[in-house]
Amino acid sequence: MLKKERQAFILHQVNLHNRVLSSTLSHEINVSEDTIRRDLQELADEGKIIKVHGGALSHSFNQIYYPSNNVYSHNHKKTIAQKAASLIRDNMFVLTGGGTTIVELARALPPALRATFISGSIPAVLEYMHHPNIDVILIGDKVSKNSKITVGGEAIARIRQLKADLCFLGINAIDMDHGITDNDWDVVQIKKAMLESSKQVICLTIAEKINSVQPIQVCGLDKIDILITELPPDDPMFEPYIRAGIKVI
Amino acid sequence: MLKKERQAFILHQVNLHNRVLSSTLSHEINVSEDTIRRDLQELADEGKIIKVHGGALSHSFNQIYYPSNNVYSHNHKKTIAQKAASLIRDNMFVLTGGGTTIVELARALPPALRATFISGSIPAVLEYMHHPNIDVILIGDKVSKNSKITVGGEAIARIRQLKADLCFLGINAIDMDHGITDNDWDVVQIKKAMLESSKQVICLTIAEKINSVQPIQVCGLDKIDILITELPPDDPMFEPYIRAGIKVI
DNA sequence: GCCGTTTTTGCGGTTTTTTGCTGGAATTTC
DNA sequence: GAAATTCCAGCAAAAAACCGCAAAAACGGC
Repeated sequence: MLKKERQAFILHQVNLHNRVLSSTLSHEINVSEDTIRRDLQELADEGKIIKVHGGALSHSFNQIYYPSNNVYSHNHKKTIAQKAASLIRDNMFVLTGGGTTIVELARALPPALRATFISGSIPAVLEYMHHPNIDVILIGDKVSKNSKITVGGEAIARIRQLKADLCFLGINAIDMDHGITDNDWDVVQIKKAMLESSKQVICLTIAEKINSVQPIQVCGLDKIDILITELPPDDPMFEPYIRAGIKVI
Repeated sequence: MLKKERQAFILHQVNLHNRVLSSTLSHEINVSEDTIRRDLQELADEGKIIKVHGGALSHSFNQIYYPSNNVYSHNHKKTIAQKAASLIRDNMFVLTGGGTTIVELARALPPALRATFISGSIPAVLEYMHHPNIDVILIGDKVSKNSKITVGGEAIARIRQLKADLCFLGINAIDMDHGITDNDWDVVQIKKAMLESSKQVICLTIAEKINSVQPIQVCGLDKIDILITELPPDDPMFEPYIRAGIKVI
């Protein structure tokens, strides 16, 4: 087994189970624990996982328990949410993914709005539920503890049956060459299904993530209709995206 | 269990219950009290909790006085949850409904337990998600804002496809003549489906609701295998139920 | 193919971390 | 004030991490 291959396997295991033990991995892959340790160290250096004594934890594991509420980017996300909310009209069917930006969007919805929101994200649904006039449809399947959304074939099959008016996706990375990319296989599958099942695709992200790349592709730029960040749309950063046919707000 | 993981669990417990006892934690996680004490000390050094003699307090608890809203029945539910949790074995498939008692059950699960929980209740799933070794399957459909569970034909169809080992239902009313009864049509449909899809049906309720009736019937007493309340099982109140073949714990 | 270089991997020995335990000090509780 | 807890310091065993080092594998140029 190649080193890269092995590390990819380890990363997948970490993302899947939120935690791995060096001893277990060494046994599973049939290499010495030292090698596993070195792999974990490298992955940790790249920021992919968090190494701890005895094994490693997924990054999101820490997010669950040690929520570091970065006030700075939180305000960014609020302005993004405001812009996004203004696109929604009464009686629309809206498909949304997960992530903190989407939760912020849920909080920013005007109370008078009447619409149907469809999502597999538990934190997002929790917010939609508090809204007086919104119908909420929850997409069921296995819950990914990492991303707190439901993932799997069942969920994808349900999404495929829909044709929503809008689809809001919080994205982790976007650049001119690779389009939207992400780092969790299962989540990518869900996002793919979502953007195929909607008339309009709206991507939300803080500007920091523009022009960055992650290992797995979600879709090319051609699938995106609107891109929303906290910056004004005339920022020179967006020029290539606008030329590629994306509307920036 | 990894050290970080254990500390995360402790922190979660502290934030959840506002206070923890070293002795309880040591028993729950199955490590020595010294280890717990060292963990608490480290978490306190990081400013995450406040360490006190015998255990630790959450930061918020220290500021606020006693916000003990209805501690009385809350404690009842905790003892019910303890009894219920003791029935679950490793690798079981467990179907659960919604309600505060079920949420309490979710919080009472021992951290070492490995099992698969299936539910349509959003608050319950939120709790299951925090558990390190539990797989969570979410039943999707339209979200009922009242009961915070998913209801509808889609959900029922999914539940029908299952055959779980245990089914835990928090119930609103039970009496000898009408069996289990409830007051929300949609929720009743879900509960009916759930108890049909499980090998064993366990009903959880505070004793107060025993011998009360609600407008819509969920099922007769014959469908119930086990009944759990906060009272000891030899309370005379249970005699007719035991005679009807229900095991009371 | 061949040979030198670099990378990767496993191993032995040492160091560090973690954890439980013991005995005595400190603290709470009645 | 006495009994029961809880805390603490230090120790010991086990596990994990670290540090070279050398064998093995992969690579690259010829």
